[in-house]
Amino acid sequence: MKHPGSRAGRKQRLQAGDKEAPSPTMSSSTVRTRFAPSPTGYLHVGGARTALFNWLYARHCGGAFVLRIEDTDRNRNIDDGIEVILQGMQWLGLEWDEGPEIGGDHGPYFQSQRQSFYDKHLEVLQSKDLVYTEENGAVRFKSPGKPVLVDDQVCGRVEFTRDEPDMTIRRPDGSYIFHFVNVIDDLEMGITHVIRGEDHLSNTPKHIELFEALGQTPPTYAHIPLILNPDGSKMSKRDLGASVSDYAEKAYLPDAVVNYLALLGWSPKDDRELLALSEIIERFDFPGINKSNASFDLIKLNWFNGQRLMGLDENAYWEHAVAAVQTSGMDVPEETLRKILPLMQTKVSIVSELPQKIAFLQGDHCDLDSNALKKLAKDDQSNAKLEALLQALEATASWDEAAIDAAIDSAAASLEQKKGKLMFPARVAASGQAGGPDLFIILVVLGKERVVVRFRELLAQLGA
RNA sequence: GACCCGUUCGUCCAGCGGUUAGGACUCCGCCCUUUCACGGCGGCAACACGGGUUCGAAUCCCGUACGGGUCGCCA
Repeated sequence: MKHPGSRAGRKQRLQAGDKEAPSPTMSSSTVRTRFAPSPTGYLHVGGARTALFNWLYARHCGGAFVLRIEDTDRNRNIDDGIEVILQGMQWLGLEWDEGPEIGGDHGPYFQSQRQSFYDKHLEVLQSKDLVYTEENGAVRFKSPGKPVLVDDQVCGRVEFTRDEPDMTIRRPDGSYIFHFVNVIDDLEMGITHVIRGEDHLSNTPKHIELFEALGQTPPTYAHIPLILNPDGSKMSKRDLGASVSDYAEKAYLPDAVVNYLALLGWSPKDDRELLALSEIIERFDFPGINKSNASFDLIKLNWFNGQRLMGLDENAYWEHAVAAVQTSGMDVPEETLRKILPLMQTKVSIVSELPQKIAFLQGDHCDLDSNALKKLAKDDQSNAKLEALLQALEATASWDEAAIDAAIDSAAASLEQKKGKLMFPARVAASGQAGGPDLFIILVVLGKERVVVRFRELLAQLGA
């Protein structure tokens, strides 16, 4: 598969100073960060969070965020793998200033197309006698073997002794190894700040050795904590919520996901959590990043989503909600949705919960929730209430909110009960559920006939 | 195994030598409310352990334990 975009238009989004950016001596102070995923066919939340932090830092500094695809033909590359990554990034709103589809002055942005850069720098190392070739043709880098200090923006100063075997940088078939291409690309692309997962901290000495062997100053490093499963295990592909595309499919709001992800390992240091993107950008910086791994909590993400949902204006919410109902294939008239959906804005945290919650609007009958039934059973007056309600409702000539209200009032009066005490049984009878939209609207929307049928069915079920 | 990083309520995040250890999610209770929610108020719940240093440690140092990571001709 040919990679699209790398030859695409050179959209220059950056201001002065950028043109010289390849100079690794960093004469320019423009911050340049990058996210460098492999096209594995899905965007992991951990990767998304890494991308987010890079993006945030670039935006915070007014620098550039580069997207580079590490597709050095591996078995891990799959068809459409790149598309999924790009879509995930776009969905989250992490727009890149240079990279696939938009190009830039430091391309190509696919490692598979950068062989000449690697060859060039290998020659430099060869000329300095810093590499050697084994019998089979593999090339190794001669480690100086001296201790290397990593001055990490998150982990602090970490010293490594260097007694590992010399790393291989090129295979016998001429292809290059990760550590080498990663360093060369960062160098050639003028990356000033490498923000990546903590799993790379131990690799960093190798990278620093390479930069120094090439006579270059290494970038600034910041190794961020990892995201783990709730049980503390490493989050992998199949784990719940591991893939960004899941969130898009379940109709989460990107803002909510971004807000949640930003707070996983980073803190603005006050007690606020619901933050606008602009606020996050403004406050994001290395001192706010903590060092310990975090575990992913879907429940809390849902809360963030619920908060964002409530913050949506009428129209935005409606479009979002109705789309979720439509994709579910429900058969409910729009007129009904117009009445019901707005009432659900504060009652769901994700719009994809909607279809299940309003399923009772479909058909003549409804499923009875077992918890609702249990609550009903606790009240020995449930039957009497339902019967009184049924009688009053049946006797109603017109069918609107006022009439229904009056009917419930009269039923309450006949039993000498407060109206509120009758509303729960009525709700269960009509919708089968303990919670939901406003009772009066439910009854209006359902229509008298279905309501009567459902009341009778519940009464029968209760063995009245 | 060697090396590296980490360890505050179940979870996320504050705290950076003196606090009744704070906020958020979850859960529970109360209030508001004709119902359901929203909202408000309150509650349960934590400094891994052992030594130091100090008048005084969640905060600094050293161990131990536990968790994670890296040691590839994967990225």
